[in-house]
Amino acid sequence: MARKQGSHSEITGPKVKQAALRLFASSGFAAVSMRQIAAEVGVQAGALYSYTPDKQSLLFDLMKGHMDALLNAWAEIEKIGNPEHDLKAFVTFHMHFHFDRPDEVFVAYMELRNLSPENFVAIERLRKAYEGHLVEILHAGQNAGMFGIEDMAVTTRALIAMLTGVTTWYRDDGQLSRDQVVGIYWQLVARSVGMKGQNA
Amino acid sequence: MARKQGSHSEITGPKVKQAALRLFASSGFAAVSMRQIAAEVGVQAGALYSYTPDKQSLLFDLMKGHMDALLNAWAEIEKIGNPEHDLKAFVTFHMHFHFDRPDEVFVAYMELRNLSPENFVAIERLRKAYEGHLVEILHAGQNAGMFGIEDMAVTTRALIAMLTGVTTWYRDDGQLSRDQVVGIYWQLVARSVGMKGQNA
DNA sequence: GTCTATAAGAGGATAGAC
DNA sequence: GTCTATCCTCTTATAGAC
Repeated sequence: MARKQGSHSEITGPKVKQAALRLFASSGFAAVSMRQIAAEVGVQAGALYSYTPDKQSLLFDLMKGHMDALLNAWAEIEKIGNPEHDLKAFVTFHMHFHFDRPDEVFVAYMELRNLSPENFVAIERLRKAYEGHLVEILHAGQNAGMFGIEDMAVTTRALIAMLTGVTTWYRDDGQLSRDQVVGIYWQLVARSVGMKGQNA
Repeated sequence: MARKQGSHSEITGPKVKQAALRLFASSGFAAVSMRQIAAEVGVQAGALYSYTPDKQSLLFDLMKGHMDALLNAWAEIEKIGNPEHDLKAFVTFHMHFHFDRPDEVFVAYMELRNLSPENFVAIERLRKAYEGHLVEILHAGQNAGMFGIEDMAVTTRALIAMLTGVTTWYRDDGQLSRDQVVGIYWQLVARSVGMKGQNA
């Protein structure tokens, strides 16, 4: 028997976040109303404020959670100190993490300007920290004479943009498997940093 | 003497588009109100409707104009049929076009989901046409044995994402000139498609 | 914890005066 | 072509009942 009133805090909390994520990803933060989120969850709009102080916090928590998860997941990946290996590990990790979270990625990249100034600073700091991990690998490869990179910072941003861009077109029901796509991107990355033996 | 009323159609029309572009780029389509646009132009909100039937048309016209300009500008670029030359021409053209129009680019990439379904289809068609020009160059290079590309479609999207991503960080008052950045990206592209003599 | 009701305002778009 | 005034809807967020 469906009841229209009652306590469901354990399940409603996560449902609010999931609904907000889905709607923000598909329509954009500014275009989504609290009423839409509530309807998606199956409660009235007022009930949302038991789980978030306001709409902005909902966005920030999603983005902060995503960036924290990204940094923590990368910290768990095994690095062996060999730049070629670690670069491949980064590419593989980055792509699989993004394949698994298309909505989070979309929101994290598209809604930066809808963050309050303080929240923006916090997210930007995490984004730069992540970027720093790739910079380190490129530096190590350069110092070891394995890579031939003209500009570390520019190359880092170029590669991340390329890798992240996969989320705009990849679909699981398409012609290529995730692993096939990762293989193609890895070849592009390996060549672009000038790794030996990667030329045509 | 400043007058608060009168006819200014020749100048107000363009000013409305410019104001909408600037505001859409910085705050996002959904977050910008017609009243804000009007304030930026220096008229009352009602006056905007002499220049656009509605807010959606304002967005579509900006995006359509941008894509048309992109395709027309590329059509004007000289190609010599040599894939290496033409690929470099594409990279150089794409980056300079994007450097020159940061707001247009931002809106074109971020506001796709705020287009009405019909308008989305129209813009998507133009985007694919542009992508097609790069696909052609890659195919030509592959057939000539100059490039070693695993997947044309994937590589095309990866390269465009990489090149376009420059707009998210490049600033004219930064340490690198536009030409320097183009040089760095060109090396990345040349290597990634497997051009001979581009290895480290 | 969720409901209903409501406050207080901003949203897109239109009408008619000038 | 632009103004003022307005319609009507939707917005975020809160208050108090259950």
